[in-house]
Amino acid sequence: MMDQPPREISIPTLADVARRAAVSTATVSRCLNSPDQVGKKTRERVMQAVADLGYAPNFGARALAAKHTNTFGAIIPTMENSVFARGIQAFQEELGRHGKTLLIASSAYQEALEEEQVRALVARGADALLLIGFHRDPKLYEFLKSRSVPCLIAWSYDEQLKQTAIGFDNAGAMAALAKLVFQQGHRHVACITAPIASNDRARDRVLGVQRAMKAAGLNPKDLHLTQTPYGIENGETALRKTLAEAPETTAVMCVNDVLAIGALRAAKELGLRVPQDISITGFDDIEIAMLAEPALTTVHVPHHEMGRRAAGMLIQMVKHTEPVQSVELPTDIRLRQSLGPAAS
Amino acid sequence: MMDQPPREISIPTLADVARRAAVSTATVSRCLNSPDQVGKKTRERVMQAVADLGYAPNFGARALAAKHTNTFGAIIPTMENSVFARGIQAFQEELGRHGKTLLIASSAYQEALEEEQVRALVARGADALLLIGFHRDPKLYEFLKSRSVPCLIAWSYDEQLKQTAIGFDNAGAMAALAKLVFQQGHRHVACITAPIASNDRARDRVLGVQRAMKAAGLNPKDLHLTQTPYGIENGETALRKTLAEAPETTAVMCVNDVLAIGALRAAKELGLRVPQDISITGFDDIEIAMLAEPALTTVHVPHHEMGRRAAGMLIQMVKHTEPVQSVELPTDIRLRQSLGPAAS
DNA sequence: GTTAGAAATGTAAGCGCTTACATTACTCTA
DNA sequence: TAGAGTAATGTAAGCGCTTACATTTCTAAC
Repeated sequence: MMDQPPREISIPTLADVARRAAVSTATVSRCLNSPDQVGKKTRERVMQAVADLGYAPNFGARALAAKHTNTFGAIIPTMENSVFARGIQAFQEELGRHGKTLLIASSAYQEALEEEQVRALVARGADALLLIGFHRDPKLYEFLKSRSVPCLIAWSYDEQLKQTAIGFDNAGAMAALAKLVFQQGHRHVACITAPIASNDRARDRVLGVQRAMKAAGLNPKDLHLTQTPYGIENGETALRKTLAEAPETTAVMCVNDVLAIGALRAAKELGLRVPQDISITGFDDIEIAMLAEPALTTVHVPHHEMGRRAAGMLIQMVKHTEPVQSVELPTDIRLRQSLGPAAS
Repeated sequence: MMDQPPREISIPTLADVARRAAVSTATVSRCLNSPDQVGKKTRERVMQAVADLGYAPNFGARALAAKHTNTFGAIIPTMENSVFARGIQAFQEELGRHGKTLLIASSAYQEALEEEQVRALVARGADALLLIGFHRDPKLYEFLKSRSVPCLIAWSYDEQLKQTAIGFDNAGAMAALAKLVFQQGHRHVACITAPIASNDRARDRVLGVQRAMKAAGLNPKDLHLTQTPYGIENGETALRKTLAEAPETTAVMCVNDVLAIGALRAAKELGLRVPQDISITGFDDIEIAMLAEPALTTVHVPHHEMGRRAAGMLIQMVKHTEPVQSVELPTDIRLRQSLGPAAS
């Protein structure tokens, strides 16, 4: 904090520009922020001075004086999940189109870290926040409210909750997929999931499977569950564990494609044919899903559109005019080779 | 800019905390920034006030007064390329370990946008920048120098250039791979590449192939080149185009795995067996490379390590003590099924 | 040529924080 | 217990910008 060397060359400030253009700092500021309030000749002179000096406004000072930053923040669990990378990319593109800048942070799926980052982004002057999933300490929501920083939840949708959200029906989509699995005659289904304690998307998807079990006349409690962190290798390990604990399993439903790809690989290594010996499904429909051999049956989610529309909603929300409605995006099932009839 | 509604509840400031703890603002500031300079009892009282009020420092004001932000910036071409996502994730983790925050922007491979983002990040007070590849307007480097913002180039390495960098020998690695291709008897090689005009990594990789051609007694000018933007689908199209224009091709070397996966897919669609009818290689060794069928021969690059070490280097660089040396990371070739002997 | 009204510009008061410097309160030593 | 030295705290001057308000300059209708 204290070993900062002095800047060699002093950075031009608004005052420098004003001096060079022989106007007041107020006029320079207006030139930059609302050019039509300034006379044409003056404006040209000022702009020339800006160019000559290579002036760039100091963001901190600007934020301090103006009380808002045109900056939005987003906190995602991890960059390495292409699902978020894709959604955020679209989010950013759309924001850029409206002259907003995006600050991204990733929480590595750790609640405490996310909390810290929310505060950091707010301190940095984020005008609004994009968060993933509902699950978090209510105090955080209060904090945001007290700072009047609007916040949009993405990747989850639940009409019960009052937070504005854009997402899809995780439970419903998974239930629909599970229904197809049961229709293929599977009776011993296992689930490989991300840790459900702090991940409502994963939890809802598991719930979806259980709901479908009930509908199919099975006992939801019989669902074999393996929790594991995100990652292909973890998916591999999880499948091995699942089959060791529940060898009668004929179908494994994974809560995301990455885990499913890992499971697929483990199945191959164990000499099991997919789908003849075991069926495997995913969720998200990332690119690998179609490329895998056999191609993965999964739930397609419109990540890109979600990101794009999230930007629009959040921009509305900072305007504080009429309240913004949550939106539920449709998902659809992509039936591919990794799901087949149960071995008899 | 002007339609900001007033904050409903006023946000606590340093002065509020000071008042509540019955100390001066200086003491509160010290409590937050260098706690050991403050007496124990006072510190506890101040911290209590901070907690009571839910105080969070205003970043803009802090940056304005302190002249540095503990914030680093990174500009990557795209989030959707998992190579960058992985590297940046590691970069961020390491920065976090040192109490630094990361601001990420993506330029969508557009030079003008990148330039804008450099300025935006600097205006935001970034203490240092991570940039990908050397290629950019020299004025930008001057700008950074004039602001004394250190900048590290990643994913490229070239001892000729004076910018500090961490990367690998793109040309050398690709040449090594090409050598193996020629050893398999291939004489008609094509290259599918990202646009080389503004992407020095792609350019160097193509150069590497040509260097190997020379060494193998072939004319580098005979290399068939197809340029295409990033993306699996573009890889598909590019392979079709390549084979239409140069049907004698027996091996296609792609400058990254994503294009190679696309090429692989197109080959399948065209009824070509890989590698019996055509060999295909990639670069990066992303996860799909090993998962593809046939598995992709490619150059393995230590993206994660690069990100991690980049963080360390940049932290050194902002300290302005001794100059930081560029580092070249080793790459190695992963021979897998997509490369085979040339069809006779 | 006036003069009212609009348009352009200037003045100056903060925004919330850090930190050099000044002041006060302690802790020892002899 | 005085005096020196150190630790703890306070004072106040900015950091670079925006913007309400005051002032000046222009436009045009009479």
